[in-house]
Amino acid sequence: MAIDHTSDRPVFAQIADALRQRIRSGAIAPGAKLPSESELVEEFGVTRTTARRGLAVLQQEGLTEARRGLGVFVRETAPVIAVRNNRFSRSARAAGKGALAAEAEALGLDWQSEEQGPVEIVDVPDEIAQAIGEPRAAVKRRRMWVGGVPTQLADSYIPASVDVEIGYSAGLTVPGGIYGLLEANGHRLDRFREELVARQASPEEAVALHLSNGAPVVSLVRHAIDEAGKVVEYFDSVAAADRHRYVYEFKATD
Amino acid sequence: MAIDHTSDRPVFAQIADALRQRIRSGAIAPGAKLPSESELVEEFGVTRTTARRGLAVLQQEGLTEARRGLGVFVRETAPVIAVRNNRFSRSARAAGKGALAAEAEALGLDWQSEEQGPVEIVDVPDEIAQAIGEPRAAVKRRRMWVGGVPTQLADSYIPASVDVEIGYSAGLTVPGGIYGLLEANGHRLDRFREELVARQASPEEAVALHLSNGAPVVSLVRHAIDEAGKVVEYFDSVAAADRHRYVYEFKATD
DNA sequence: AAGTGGTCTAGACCACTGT
DNA sequence: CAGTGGTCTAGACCACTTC
Repeated sequence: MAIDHTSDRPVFAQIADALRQRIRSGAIAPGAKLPSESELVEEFGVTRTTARRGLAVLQQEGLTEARRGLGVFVRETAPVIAVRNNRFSRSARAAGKGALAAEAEALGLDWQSEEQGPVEIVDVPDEIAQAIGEPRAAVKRRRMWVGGVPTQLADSYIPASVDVEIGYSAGLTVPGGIYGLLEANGHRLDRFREELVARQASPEEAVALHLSNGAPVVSLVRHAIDEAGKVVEYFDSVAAADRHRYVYEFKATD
Repeated sequence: MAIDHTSDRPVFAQIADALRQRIRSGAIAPGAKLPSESELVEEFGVTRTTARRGLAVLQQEGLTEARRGLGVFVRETAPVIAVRNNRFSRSARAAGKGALAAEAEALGLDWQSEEQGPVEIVDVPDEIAQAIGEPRAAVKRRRMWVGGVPTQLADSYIPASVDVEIGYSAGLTVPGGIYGLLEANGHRLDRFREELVARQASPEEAVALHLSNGAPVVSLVRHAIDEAGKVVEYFDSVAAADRHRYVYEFKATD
């Protein structure tokens, strides 16, 4: 696995290729340590700077993780939470468990919702105002943890006119969560609309979710719509991509 | 916007912060050129290496794009194709247009499917074999282009037993595409299951989709299931994340 | 030819981890 | 303390783009 100096491919890329191949083949297993920088310097006959650039490529690809004072290690694959489109059924609500909680428990992991302060009534951005048809909403911001790791940021907006009816910001709760509370107050849910976009984490999101800069996240926006056609909840989550998969089942239609 | 050398924050990160702020505020608009490396050297009082590292951060975040001999530019946001879960309705098929084609035309973009060779009958990986309940399948591999840009890789697997019935690998076609062909041969479709995972592009995918290394992609796996409960198509696509959004609408259920 | 970004070397100093 | 990764400087050579 020597460097081909006649090749057009940059040296650092060849080093990354060689190491990537060792990882993919299992020669360096998940959790195992890669050669140290000085070992790479010897092996490939380059300066430490160039060896580091090779390592940086793998880190950027999310394959490895550097630990100061210890070395560079192959990333362990994280447990992946399934998010399913049948998670909002009334029977699931009646069982009392949130969808995320149930999924986490099925994987043998503990679960936690960290509220980022009290429910506030705020002026919402245009995009949300358009969706809910009014300019103000009660918003609850949370950070979800599963297995001791932050997995997603979740903001829930309830239109102000609905909030006064159901007492959300006043702190009223029922076992079925926000959707239970809505249905208990005459807003029977008719349908949901979810829109998913994957993108790279902003620096702020990366910090909040303990991700490396530019790691992929999934942004999910949900509209919960009642039988009167009103959007009674606008839900916005940003989830670490490598900890979530999204499953949708739907019927063939005419 | 000078560098704070007393801060813990590395100099290159401070440079990235300053430039990111200019981009977010619109001071440097999409498509506009950032200061050249030598200008950054002057402005921030660092070496070119450090200035480059600052630029590298933004590039990794997907905010900018370097063009050799020209400069570094703020990325223009790409047109985003909506992928909808009602795209497989029979009425849409009757209209003769594929879902992607219709979406592209709505955006005023041209569309193209580039086949990566003939339909082949192959032994499939375990995961697919398990899904379709047999070890062999006819596979068609495509690369889709929209607006002159590759947008996704799409592999379609038809179980071998179904293939012989409907003549897929033999080249038979009907206006409604593969789903039309299936339904014309007694495999009336009952439901679909789609699973989405976002992750970073592999180097091979990055090349095929003209993405920078480690850019996010969305991997979508679809099972098309007929009324007998048989998976009659296993579809696997890898799409450039910044060119797609996925929209699912579904009813509240009991 | 001048200006741009891309790669690489050589060496310094620092911060963190484990012994 | 030795070994690890993290940051930064200084300067060289190269490839590409425009004039």
